[in-house]
Amino acid sequence: MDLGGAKLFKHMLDRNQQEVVVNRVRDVVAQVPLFHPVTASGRRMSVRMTSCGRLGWVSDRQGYRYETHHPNGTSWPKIPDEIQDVWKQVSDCDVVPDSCLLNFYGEGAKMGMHQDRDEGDFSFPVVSISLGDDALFRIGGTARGGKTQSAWLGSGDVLVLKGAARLAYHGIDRLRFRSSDLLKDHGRINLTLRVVR
DNA sequence: CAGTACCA
DNA sequence: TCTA
Repeated sequence: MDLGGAKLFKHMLDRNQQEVVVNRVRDVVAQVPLFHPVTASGRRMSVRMTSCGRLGWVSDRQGYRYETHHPNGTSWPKIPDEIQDVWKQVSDCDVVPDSCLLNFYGEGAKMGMHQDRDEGDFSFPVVSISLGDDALFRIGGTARGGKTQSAWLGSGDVLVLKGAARLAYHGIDRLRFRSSDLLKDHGRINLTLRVVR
């Protein structure tokens, strides 16, 4: 499925694969707890996040950037093999991802329209894995204010932002909370793999 | 502006 | 859905 240049692979992970990845995510979160990032303007984001890999994405009053450590000083755990396998399957490049951002969407959480532009080389794709509740994804062009397309992302779906879509504005408008029983307390996990350099 | 309140 |  093509979404303004973004490629959506529906049902790429089966239920068993999803459960394995969720268990790996639990291992990561046990080491580097989820936190509510704060934007540069001082607002708390509704999603909670943490990271694994060489670098993790961090936001606070200082701005957006990649860091080698969790805000609590712990270094990020390695990216689990089962997650890196998804990158290998869809990224179409031999480079290993530097970062896996782990976003958790609870009831009512959303993500405003934004570009992923904190990386040093936009020729590498961004690979996104959805787990748990369905989420309404929206993507536009490389400038704000243009036409957008929407699609529901379900558990096990994989989205690839590359080429013209690599710098496209995108976001999550809302969840269908409790639409999936993958996670005990519902909600959505989104994993995004990136080469940061 | 990885935000949200507010209005047409 | 758009504006600020």
